[in-house]
Amino acid sequence: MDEKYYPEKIEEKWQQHWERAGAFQVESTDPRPKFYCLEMLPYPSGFLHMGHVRNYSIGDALSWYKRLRGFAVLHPIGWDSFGQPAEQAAIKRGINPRDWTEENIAHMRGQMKRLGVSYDWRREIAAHRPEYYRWDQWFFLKMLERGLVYKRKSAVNWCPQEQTVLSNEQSSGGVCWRCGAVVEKKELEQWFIRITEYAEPLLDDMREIEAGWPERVLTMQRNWIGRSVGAYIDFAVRGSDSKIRIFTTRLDTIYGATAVVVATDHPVLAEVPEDSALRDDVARFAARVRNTRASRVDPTADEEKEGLNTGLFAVNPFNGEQLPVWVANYVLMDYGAGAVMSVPAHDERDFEFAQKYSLPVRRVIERVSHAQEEIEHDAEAGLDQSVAMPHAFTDYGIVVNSGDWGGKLSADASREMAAHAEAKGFGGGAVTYRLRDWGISRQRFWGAPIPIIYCDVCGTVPVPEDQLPVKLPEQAAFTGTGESPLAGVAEFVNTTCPKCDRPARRETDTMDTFIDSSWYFFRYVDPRNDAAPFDKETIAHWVPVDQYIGGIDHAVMHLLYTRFWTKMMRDIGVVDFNEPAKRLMTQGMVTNLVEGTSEWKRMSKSLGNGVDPDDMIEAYGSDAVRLFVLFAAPPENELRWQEAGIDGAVRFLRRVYNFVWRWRSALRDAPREAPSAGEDVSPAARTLRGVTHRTIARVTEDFERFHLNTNVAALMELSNALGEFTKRPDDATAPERFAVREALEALVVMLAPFAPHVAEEMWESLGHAGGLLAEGAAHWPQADAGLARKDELEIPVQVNGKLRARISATPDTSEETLRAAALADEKVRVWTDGKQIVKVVVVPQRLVNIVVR
RNA sequence: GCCGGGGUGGCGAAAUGGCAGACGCGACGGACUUAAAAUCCGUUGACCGUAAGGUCGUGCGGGUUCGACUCCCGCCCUCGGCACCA
Repeated sequence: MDEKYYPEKIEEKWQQHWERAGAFQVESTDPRPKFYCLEMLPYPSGFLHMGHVRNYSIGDALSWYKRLRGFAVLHPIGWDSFGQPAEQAAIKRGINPRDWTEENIAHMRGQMKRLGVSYDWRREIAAHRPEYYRWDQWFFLKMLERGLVYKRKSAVNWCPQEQTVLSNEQSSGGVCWRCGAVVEKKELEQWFIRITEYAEPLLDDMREIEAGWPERVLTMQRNWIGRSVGAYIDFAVRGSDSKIRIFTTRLDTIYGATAVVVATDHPVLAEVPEDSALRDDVARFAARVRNTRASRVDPTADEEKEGLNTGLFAVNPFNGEQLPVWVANYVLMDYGAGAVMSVPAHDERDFEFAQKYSLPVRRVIERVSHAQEEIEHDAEAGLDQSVAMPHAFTDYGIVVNSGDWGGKLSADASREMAAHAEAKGFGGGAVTYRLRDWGISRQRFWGAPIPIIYCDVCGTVPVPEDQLPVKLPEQAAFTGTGESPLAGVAEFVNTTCPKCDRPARRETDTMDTFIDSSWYFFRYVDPRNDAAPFDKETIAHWVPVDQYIGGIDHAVMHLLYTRFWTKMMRDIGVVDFNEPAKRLMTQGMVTNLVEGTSEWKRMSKSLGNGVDPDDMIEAYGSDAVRLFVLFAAPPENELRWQEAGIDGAVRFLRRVYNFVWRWRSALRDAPREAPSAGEDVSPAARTLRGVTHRTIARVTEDFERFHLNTNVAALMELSNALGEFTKRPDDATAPERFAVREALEALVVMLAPFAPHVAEEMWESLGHAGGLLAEGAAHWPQADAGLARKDELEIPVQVNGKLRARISATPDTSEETLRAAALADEKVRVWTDGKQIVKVVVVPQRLVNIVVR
């Protein structure tokens, strides 16, 4: 230990020590209880940013804490190394994506090591290496066997900027998740994963993780899945054999239907007679709607409702009424059945549409409190059921003007009408989802090739398992056009059919990179397995992940996919559980002021408000940067970057360090045993021991609650208490030296999760060899409740809820004594004399409240 | 529009229904120094008061309670998600 705190020296020393000692390596044979701590794996962009630093600091703090408490902690890292930017580099600068990626990984690995994150580096994996993506391909084949993958031509989300397909999750809000370009629609042959088969389990199994996942993530997933309970009803088309199927969640309003409205690409439009002028009108209308959609500026805004009467009629099977069939822009082909019954009286959209085109409005639901009267009134008057309404009445209520169903409550009517429809064969209860199947084909080079061969004789043939991996070629022409660069690599494309041995072609699309990240943390557990993606027994030991930490931005992408993937793996028999992670913590963004504005935005190169972690580590040391990042805000909150705050962290570390330096020799011969009951212990030492044990209790409890910022605060308080212990080391008595040693050792160990390097250095100076983690030692201190208890308490005394005095008492002072002391207090009597005492509330060890009148 | 999170000093924040503002940043004053930096000590929610002390104060309005930042009801603002989803 040097006299002064030199972070760069200490940090290098201990990083080397950890590496040599294999301090963070664990095996599944470890007899200690296991803990799997996982941070989201980074994309190797080339540079760590502050968001990464925050993510890894949180995970590292937890990992250290668990290790010090005697857990075998699995804490791995890897690289989400397939994807767009590598290919962009290839297109723009002619660099090979593989070289670009490997260089970036090498640089970022160096940054992580300088940060001193406690990873088991032997388990490092990268998605772009054949040993990894081989198993992506293997899972693809397993899903194909079970009918969970299929190919179809469909309108896909197309990013015009990146010239590739996006999944629904990746084009949420109508813009590309990566570059923000407005997404277009394009017809393509695509491979899909049937994630919709898992809509129910994805919802149901939320029960298992409710306690450990943030409410808002589950809510976002619930919204995304968009479960909706209702009914299908088939309307016969007049003068034709075809039917229009509609989906509704308000079957109770079906007698109020005054039209059937279909989407612009609905098949029934083919029924419009070819010789009629309407046929052209419909086609023109549909084309116009498509064009408007493609060119609109704000893709999320609602368009004005527009429609056209097709001249067709559909028959309401409940009352035989013939309703005009309209086509309109507000009905979407890819939700429900692509057609709705229009009930203007009870649906806002239908109401707006009916107003515009003067369609009749027929009220069939009344508010429960008025319903009886209304029904009788209508019956007496024999009223026309078309009524003027200022707006749609969308509440549930009592069904009226609806034949035999009149007088029933909405819920009952809906249920009974669905049963009726089913009995009669024209419909029935149904559940629909907003969730769509997961389109995984990408017209890109830098991804896992889809293991499929097309043979003119045998058709679509899966690559046999023993021929995996289908490896990416070394080179390709990167043009940035819409077709996969693989299509231009003859030696990749041309192959032979595994079934008939005749010449055949390989699929040239690659997989969505979200497949790689759906199961990477299973691979960490068994990273070199070349017979299977992982060993089932080893997985059972480590997974589910105990704590997962990452950004909120993946709430409906990665986190939904990985939950699906786990269930899929369960169904193909490679794991035995339903959910990948017991607890999830979503960290807040790291923001910085955008120069010349007063706006706090996420750090980014394009805004010029980025802060380079390397610069910070160089200036202050990794320990101080990490400590500050954890102290400045609770982990879930936004963290506004204010560099001045790091000074506070440095000051704190230096104070502790200096204290250890001053005391280290005096502590060498301090007693190992706590002073016995009879020994004469000074008040200062007693006070210090009290603070020490209260701090241990607090920090331990706050770790369990993930309150890392208050933890740091508690350690600062302990350090302040040490500072108030003013006796010089040479003058301190044996019991005092014991108290100081106890406090310092506790402080140093509890500091390790936040500032591991300097903690190791101080631990060594306090006379311990081999490091904090030597031979799996569990050095986390134990709080002694007796010592933590204060000898003397200040009890606040309130009069009518207002603080008027404090009295001192021991923790075991009885209620009666407290009450008497409070009532006798001079300052209290100023407020109680001459008043009637109504009540005295005494909360032992807490407060006294006297109620007077 | 629907769903979810959040509004506490100059700033980041703390507080199992029990002393609001711990801890830190910044600011101000002082010590040390030729000086500055660093370090150390002190002050720092607002208002009134020389002081002792008092009054107000956790987005707004109500309620429950001996007691509410915390629980309940109704609003306002703000951030995020979804959005013509039938």
